[in-house]
Amino acid sequence: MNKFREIFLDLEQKIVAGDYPAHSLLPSENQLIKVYSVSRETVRKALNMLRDAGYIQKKQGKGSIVLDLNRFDFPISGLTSFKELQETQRIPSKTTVAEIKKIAVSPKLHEITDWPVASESWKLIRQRSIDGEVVILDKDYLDASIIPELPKEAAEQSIYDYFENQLGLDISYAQKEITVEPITKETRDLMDLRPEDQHVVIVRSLVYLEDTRCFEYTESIHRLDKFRFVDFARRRKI
Amino acid sequence: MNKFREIFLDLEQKIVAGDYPAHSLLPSENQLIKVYSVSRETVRKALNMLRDAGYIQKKQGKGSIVLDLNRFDFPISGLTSFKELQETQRIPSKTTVAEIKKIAVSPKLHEITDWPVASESWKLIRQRSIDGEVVILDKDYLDASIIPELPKEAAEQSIYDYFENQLGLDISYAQKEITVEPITKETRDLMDLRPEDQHVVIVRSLVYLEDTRCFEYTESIHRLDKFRFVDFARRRKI
DNA sequence: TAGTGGTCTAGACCACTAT
DNA sequence: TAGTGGTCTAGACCACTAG
Repeated sequence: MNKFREIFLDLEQKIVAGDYPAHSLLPSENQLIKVYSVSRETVRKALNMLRDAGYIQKKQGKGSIVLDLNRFDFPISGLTSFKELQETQRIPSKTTVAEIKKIAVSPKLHEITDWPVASESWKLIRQRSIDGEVVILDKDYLDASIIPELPKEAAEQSIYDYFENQLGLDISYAQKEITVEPITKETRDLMDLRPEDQHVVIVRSLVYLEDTRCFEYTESIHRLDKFRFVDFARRRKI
Repeated sequence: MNKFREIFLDLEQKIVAGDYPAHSLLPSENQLIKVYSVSRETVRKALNMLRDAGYIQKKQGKGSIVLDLNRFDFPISGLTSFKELQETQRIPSKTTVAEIKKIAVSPKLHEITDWPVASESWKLIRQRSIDGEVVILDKDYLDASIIPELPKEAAEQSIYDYFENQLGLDISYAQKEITVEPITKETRDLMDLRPEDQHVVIVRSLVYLEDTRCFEYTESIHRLDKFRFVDFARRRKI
């Protein structure tokens, strides 16, 4: 285990537990050097991770200020799957696999993913229910040359957990797009939409591995009233 | 100017210009050390900035792979204002100031921003037109103890440019929330909505300075068909 | 095996904040 | 002035990739 990751986890846990409350200061870098018996760069790497995750704000001459996590709830930033989201949010929910099969890559899917036309891919459609209503519909397309097998049980749990912990894939980054679009007939059939609903939110994602191969294309379709996206963003100044 | 920032800018410009096309490799860290006459840590800092901005993917034993910027267009990640967005996207647009005045902080606004009740704040409402239609409505609330003056001209251009370059404020980070909500009467009056429109996208943001003071609360209201949010996200693995 | 990026160290100098 | 974080260096060892 990396030292800087251990320090990050330890400080994160202490912040979440309230040992370092909002607006207080973390121990200084020089103190942390002694506490963890590491060099300053290692401490700084851990602190920069905390900063990037939105836990602290560093200030020259002052120290590392703990930010307030409870405005807007805490941001679920970055790349997180539905299953992980549910767990951190503690919303009771249910996943039903509506379709799971291998298909040949169509020209349209090739356009999006750059996978060879007619090569094999998985098509997976899952219904996500909250309070007994299907309010999210996830359509996943997976490169079958990277994911040869896709057990139904994995799809009912978290496919990301299966990819990372069973297949040992290194998921690295994603490009996402959020739009609002009219409801198609197929969508209406698979979701519990109300008669007055005319639109749904669609989150399209291309997900890549560490080696830059694109292995997944997802369309996540949300009922308007159940959609909420929160983010923590640092200003990109150049 | 920092060395690592200069290196970042130089490499970014070369990537955007196509000197290092997608899927190619950047020069190795050891080569960059010689090119820029700096230490390895300085080169690595610049490369990590490029990685975080979504330009490259680093791979141990291989090198820094340039990513493909033109899938989904290039992500406008992070914290960027409407004006900056327009400029990078080259969409012709117009901003009209509908309201600009000082108000006392209400209990409701205090709830959100934590500014003292009855202290002074600016209320700014701006209409954003594309092709002659008001498709975005921006409501800004600004802490008047941080922004004492707010010229109409600044509001018509970019308030962020005014804050950073005229007032010398250091904008640091923001918490954002995206939801879809029913249209209020006031919104319908100020925007060019179609009779069939029942909902709008609302992007709520709390924006903070380097010293962790919250100086702005914004509600940005978008017509459904004109809303699009793109993001580049790295998987947060702990 | 040579070259790549990943981690870590020890030390230096600087800019900023408090008092 | 003492202490803080910001930048930068020079060097070490490791894990991974490729020929």
